[in-house]
Amino acid sequence: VVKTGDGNAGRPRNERRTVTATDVAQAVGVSRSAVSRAFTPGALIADSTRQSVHAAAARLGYVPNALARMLISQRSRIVGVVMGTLINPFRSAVLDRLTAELHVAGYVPILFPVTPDSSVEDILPSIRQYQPEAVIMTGFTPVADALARMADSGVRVVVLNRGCEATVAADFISCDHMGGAALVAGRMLAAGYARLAVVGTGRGQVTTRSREDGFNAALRGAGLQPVQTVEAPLGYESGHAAAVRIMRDRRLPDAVFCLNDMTALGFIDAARTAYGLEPQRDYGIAGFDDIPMSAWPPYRLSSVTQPIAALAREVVTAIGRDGAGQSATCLLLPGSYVPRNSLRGEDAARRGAG
Amino acid sequence: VVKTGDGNAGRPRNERRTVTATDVAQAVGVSRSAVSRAFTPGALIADSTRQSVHAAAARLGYVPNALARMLISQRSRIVGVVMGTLINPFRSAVLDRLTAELHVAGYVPILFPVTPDSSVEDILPSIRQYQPEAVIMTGFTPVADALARMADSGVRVVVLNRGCEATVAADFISCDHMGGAALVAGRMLAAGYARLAVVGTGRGQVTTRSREDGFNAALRGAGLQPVQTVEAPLGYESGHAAAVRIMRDRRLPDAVFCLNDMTALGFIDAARTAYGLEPQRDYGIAGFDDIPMSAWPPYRLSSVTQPIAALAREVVTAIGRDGAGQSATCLLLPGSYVPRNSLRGEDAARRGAG
DNA sequence: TTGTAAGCGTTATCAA
DNA sequence: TTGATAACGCTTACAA
Repeated sequence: VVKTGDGNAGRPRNERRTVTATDVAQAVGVSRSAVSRAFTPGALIADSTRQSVHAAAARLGYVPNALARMLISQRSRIVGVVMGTLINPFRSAVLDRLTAELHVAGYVPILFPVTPDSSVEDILPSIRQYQPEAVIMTGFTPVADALARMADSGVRVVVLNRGCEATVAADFISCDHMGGAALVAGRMLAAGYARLAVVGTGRGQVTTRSREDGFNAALRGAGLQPVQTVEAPLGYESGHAAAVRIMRDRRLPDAVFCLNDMTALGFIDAARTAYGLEPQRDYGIAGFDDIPMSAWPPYRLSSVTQPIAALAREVVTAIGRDGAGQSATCLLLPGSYVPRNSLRGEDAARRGAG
Repeated sequence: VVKTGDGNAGRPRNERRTVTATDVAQAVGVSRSAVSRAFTPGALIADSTRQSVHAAAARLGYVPNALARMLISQRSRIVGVVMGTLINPFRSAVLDRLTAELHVAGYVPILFPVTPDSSVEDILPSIRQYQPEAVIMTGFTPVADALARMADSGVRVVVLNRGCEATVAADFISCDHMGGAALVAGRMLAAGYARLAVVGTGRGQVTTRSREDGFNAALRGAGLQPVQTVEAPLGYESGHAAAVRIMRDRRLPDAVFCLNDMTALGFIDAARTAYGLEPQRDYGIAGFDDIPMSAWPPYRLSSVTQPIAALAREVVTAIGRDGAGQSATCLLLPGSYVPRNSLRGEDAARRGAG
């Protein structure tokens, strides 16, 4: 029996009627199921049928309605990407890889921005409405409680670069921030620096804390501890301000570990502009993230590269893996230290262009 | 009659059954319609009913299924965002504003990355499957033909910062690149530069071409033309290479207009590193986009700010406006010249931090 | 290999 | 103000 509706209910009158599978079926003279099968990879259908259906579809401008498909098949292929602001180039790089990776895996990312004033609590329920197969959280600090509720509702939750909460049934995938920071500490110590400072400390993000912890732990291993610690949110402006604050102090450090590159860049600029201090020559400095700008000549900042591509790949793998979301999973991918010219003794060849 | 299905068809057995409106209705002792109304703002429903429905929904963990809602109501609130890579900080800034703005307007952005190897042609049909109310194209050069087909299928198309194709029924919203570039030319001329070069020319993007055209036109108005033109894709590396190429030439320019900031930054670094040339002191330079890095002390690059927030706002306004998508619409928002310290005579006060 | 028919979870319509 | 009922456009047993 052919549906009676005109397929145009509630639609602005100037829009053309939606072309449905039924239309194509009629045009070709087959059943609606045949049309469906023609668009289902690997379905049992005669080649000739598929071809004529495709031809008619192209002619009529038919495209399967993904919404209806999701509804009936109970598979949305939708992945909610909940993320903080993109001001930090590292964040954009992650989003870039992530969307690319999701796409090749056949997922559709839908974006939910987390701004300072829109709490995650508020957006999670609205995300659930879209029946995502998974939700990726990154670039902001998720509230454990919200995570748990999300996971409880049967949605797979993957947390990228936000530590590991063993109590929540989610996949936590992260760069090994502690290890990376330990690498930095090791290099600083090896280079003979002894009066070390840390910039960017604070209650902030888990990642940040891990870096600080890793750095301090490595120092402790050598019987040391930071001579100075500047509490501040991460970012260029913060680094700038931190430099000023540090220089005012009497107990000057001989090397500083900025908890991310943007902060380090701000630090370098302030130290140079206001005090004529050059990295490497006058003090050691290192960052974390290895953003493109760190390689630029005015900075040549040594840093820790996060394996962005691998992280992104692991995230979509985690989404695809079944049986997941049942218990907490943690995956730590190592970062690698990139020596440039911001620590004593380093002498990275200048590449032609940044 | 209550539906007979268990609401769990085809679902992995370990996932809990989906909670539907019917469940809530039963729990409260009202009809499914009542539940629907309880979640429809402005619907005709008794306050007491709404409250008990909400209470039951919260208890059972019910969230309306947006997919089903879209299907029946013929309004998806989905906006396809088709965009190129985010390597350029300007792009991320745009995406940031755009998603935020879409969100407050009640739209849901779904992201379609355009990579060099995935042509737009291929992704547009797959976008249509999701029944978007509109598609925003930005950060890549859309094929006019693909645009037209999209618009033809009844989807509103908004093109951000990609010129204006009067033949396509789409909304073109863009910064006034010609005007902005003319501003740059004017400043350079006023500063007494006469031997001007342009870097970043090429068949590339419409935006880029507009900038070049605007610059050249302004020069022509003064009876001049560029003494040199470097054809190159935009980007840091390109700017770097361009500097080297320009310096090799005998007819050296006294000022160069890089078609975007990233390119200018690369140029500055190369000129300084390889030739000891300082912007402003030894040559004039300006860019376009005003990315955050341009304000950093090593660069202090004069540039043209694009009104990102306004552009984003106009885009979602265009989406919401009805009757649109019927004919081509063009909107040009002016950019503004930001003098810093890269042209002779400029003396921007150094802000404390970047 | 194809067609029939039963849903998926919601909202729109109409009558009560 | 509420409830029954018919779509929305599709996939998928099951039967042919």
